[in-house]
Amino acid sequence: MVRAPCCEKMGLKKGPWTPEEDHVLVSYIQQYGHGNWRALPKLAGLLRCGKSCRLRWTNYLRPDIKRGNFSREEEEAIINLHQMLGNRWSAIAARLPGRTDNEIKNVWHTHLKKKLSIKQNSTTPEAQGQESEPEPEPENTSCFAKSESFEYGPVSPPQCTTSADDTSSFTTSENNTCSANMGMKVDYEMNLPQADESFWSEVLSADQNCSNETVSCDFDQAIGAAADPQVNATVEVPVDFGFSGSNMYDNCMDFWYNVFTTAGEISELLEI
DNA sequence: AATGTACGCAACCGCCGGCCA
DNA sequence: ATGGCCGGCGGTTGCGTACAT
Repeated sequence: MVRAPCCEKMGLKKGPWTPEEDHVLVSYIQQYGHGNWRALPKLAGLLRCGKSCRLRWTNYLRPDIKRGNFSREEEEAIINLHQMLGNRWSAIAARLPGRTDNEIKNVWHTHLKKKLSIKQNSTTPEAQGQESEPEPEPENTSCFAKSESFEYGPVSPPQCTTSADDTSSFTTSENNTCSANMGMKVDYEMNLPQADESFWSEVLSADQNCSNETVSCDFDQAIGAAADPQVNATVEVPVDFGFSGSNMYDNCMDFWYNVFTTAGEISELLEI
């Protein structure tokens, strides 16, 4: 079965899309939807092949696409998911709301692959005696150290929810005070040992900036839910935990990944 | 300032599998 | 059962821009 290339037809435009073309495509899809991609360009009056239209829509024009740089948490998610899923970009994208497989693929090839190899080299016994790590070590590596890059912004809406296949959520209370959460990142990168119930209190007791009474985590519930994707997991992030402001979402994501990845449960969460 | 090089990203290409006549 | 259409996917390309020399 031989198929003609989709854009072989003369007269069909290739290359970058113009704002006018974008407008035509968006207007048409908003009005009529995209029932048949092959028929769409003709009906919409575009000199493009259906495939090109579909790509432009799914990778760029779709309204639910999240633009802008990938957050640290998203990058970590990609790295974790790639370890488990390999180059199944669409499967990875399905777990990162608002991100396209193409975008994730690009980020992987341009940033993360490099980043990961540097990291791995730096952790090998041969490399440990060398100064191969380009990224400077954070000055304060305490578990909840404050970072200058974090702003003490206004309090975000009290509900901060994130999900992976809708299996987990985080709730923060109102009137949080914000302290940066760089420590959790540092912890994660330092390959924490398997976490148990005493993990977070141990973390906290090592940090003078926090007191044990300000942080708690329903760890049993988190692990249990991670093992069973059908069960909603709620991890309580207490008032004084230090999440608020413009970074609340990121901080909650940080929290989420530390809970699950350090527990070694993410693969179960993803049903792999 | 000019040139060369590296990088990032949007878009293309070809293959594959599902669906349907 | 077969062949064609279609959408989805992953790999790759090529252009524009930033950075280095």
